[in-house]
Amino acid sequence: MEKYHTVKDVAKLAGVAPSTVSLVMNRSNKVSAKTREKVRKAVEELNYVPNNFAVSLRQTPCESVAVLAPDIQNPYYMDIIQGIKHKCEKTGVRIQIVETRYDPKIEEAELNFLLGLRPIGYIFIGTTRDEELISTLNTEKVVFVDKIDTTGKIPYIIIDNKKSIYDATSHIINKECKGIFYITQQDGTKPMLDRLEGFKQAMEEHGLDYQNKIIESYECCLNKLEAGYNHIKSILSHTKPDAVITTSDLIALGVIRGIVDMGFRVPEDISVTGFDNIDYAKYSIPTLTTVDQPRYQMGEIAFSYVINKELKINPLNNRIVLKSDFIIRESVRV
Amino acid sequence: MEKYHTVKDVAKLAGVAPSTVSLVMNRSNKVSAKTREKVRKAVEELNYVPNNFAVSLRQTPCESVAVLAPDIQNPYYMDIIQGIKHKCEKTGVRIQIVETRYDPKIEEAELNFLLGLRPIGYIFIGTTRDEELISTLNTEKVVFVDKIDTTGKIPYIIIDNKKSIYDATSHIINKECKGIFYITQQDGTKPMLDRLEGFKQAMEEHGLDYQNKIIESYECCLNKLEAGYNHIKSILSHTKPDAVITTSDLIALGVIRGIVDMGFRVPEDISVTGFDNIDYAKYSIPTLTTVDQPRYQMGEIAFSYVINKELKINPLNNRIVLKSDFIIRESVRV
DNA sequence: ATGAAAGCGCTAACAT
DNA sequence: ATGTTAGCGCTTTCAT
Repeated sequence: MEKYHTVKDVAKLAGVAPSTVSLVMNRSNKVSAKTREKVRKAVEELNYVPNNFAVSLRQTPCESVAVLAPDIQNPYYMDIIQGIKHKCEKTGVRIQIVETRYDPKIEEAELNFLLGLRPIGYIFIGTTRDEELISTLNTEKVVFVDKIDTTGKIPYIIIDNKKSIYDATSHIINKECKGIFYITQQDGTKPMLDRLEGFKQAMEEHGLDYQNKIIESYECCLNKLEAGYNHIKSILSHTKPDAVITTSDLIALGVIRGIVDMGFRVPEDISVTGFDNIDYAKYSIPTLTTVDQPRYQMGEIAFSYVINKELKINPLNNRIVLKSDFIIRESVRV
Repeated sequence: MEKYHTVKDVAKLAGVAPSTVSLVMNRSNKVSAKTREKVRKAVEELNYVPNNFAVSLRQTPCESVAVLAPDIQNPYYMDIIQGIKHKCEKTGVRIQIVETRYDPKIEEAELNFLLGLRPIGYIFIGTTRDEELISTLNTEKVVFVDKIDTTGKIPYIIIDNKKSIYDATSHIINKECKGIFYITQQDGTKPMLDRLEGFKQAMEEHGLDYQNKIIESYECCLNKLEAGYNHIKSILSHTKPDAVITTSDLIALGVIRGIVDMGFRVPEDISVTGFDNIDYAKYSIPTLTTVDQPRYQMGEIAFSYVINKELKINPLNNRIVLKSDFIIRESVRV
């Protein structure tokens, strides 16, 4: 493996001082056209690219934003990240994305890696469970997305999860569906608890029973399609629900396939709702009734708060609640 | 913004030398239990995390693999990346992922960023057009995935794209479909040209006409669902194909929705095939007939070649062609 | 077992 | 306009 070239190599080849090379690389207008050309030639000849670690070490804090998400294969999280990314590109800030796969061990390791990068801000999306880890951070530079802060120090961007599911459930109930199952990922986060509460409340208010109708599943964290598929098949082997409410579009898509495979129709026999409103939700067959989370916007706002020190959230009310629409499409009976 | 702590801070607080702190952080067995404890306490108290840039600067080459992909929102690319990631985790190598969005400008900038990271290897997935850029790399450390090297220097991992589409098309033709449309992303890569050739050859061999039946679309690069949807609607506004062959599962899913929205059925009226076999392909309605690319495996193999210097590909035949199965599901007429 | 000192590659401050 | 020098934070000899 050959050695990489350094400023010194370039400087020597061009017959100038290392600092001149640096000037050419960074603010070439400070250098005479002639020297600039010499240096350019040397850079070209050696294929010189500055060592990023040396550069970043010298000019801390480096302009980067750290993003931690549970599962970047899930389009929901990826859409939020694209929102952040878009803002990053506009402002010339780099983005460093890491994935925890809902594993606290990985989460800790990855957070440590991010800390070592000295980013100007941290955006935690979703699941991060370990509050202690976060307590080690300078909280001025942290924002949560789809995650609640219990310490009152960290701003978070969220939708009203309880109300979203409450509304969805109420809608379903009003469509004469009484036997309603609920399938959710068991990731231990507050938003998921809130959603569950919303479901229970709607059911209770209509005097409906939800005993044995709630499935909280670990499998629904990372293998949503498959888990949704398997859960509904297992349900259908002993009973036929009128509707299934899920907490993810991907779970819903797996559920729909399972229903069809068991010989039923969606929504004629069974209504299904998703959550998130991923891009595909309006293309699926049937199109998916779901709760829209403004994913892209969540990412953009998160970025603004992490970058912009002026944007302070009231410490007594340190959250931004975004509007989440219940979008009625074909997968629910009319 | 508070300053980050350094080794010196920790050393001072613990009453030891910086080098001792370093020892504790890296090979704590070299240090007496007592000092180790003192240092641990100081680290804890200051929430000290080493500056990654300083560490990496000191101990080059840092163990990381650079991955460049056109679109990490596309599950096809993300699956390949997960294959790489899996191997990275096993070997303790970091992965640095960047996205080009099919934009040569971004590609160049991101490649430069990656170069500055001094990774032990580079994996280029998909679209990278600029051969010149790559010529600046030490080719021993580069592998292509789903991309062909014309210089003969760089190993690449690929499926037989021409044959894959040839087989798919032939299958469709044999099912009595004669009016066959072809919708593909126009990303200017060799694999896409190969696929198109495969399509043409199959059509020609059966004496079928493909004039005005081939849609090469830029929109199909980044907005596959929407582009597929729009293209088929536009086709259906003037003619009704027997079948549509696409070069991406996402395009196919958009096409299917478009067909249904125009009042036709898949596959009864129109057969549709995808490409890649993304996870969702076996859950969609109808399930998707498609060409399976062993995405995860492609990522794993790429990693092995980039890391393992012993794994040399014959310079006269520097490619690994993986098996790609044509998977027949519901979206094609039987 | 621990400390002192050098240096990774770069840039910024200062000098010319 | 360009060169000299110092030092970012860390690890690694080399002493002790």
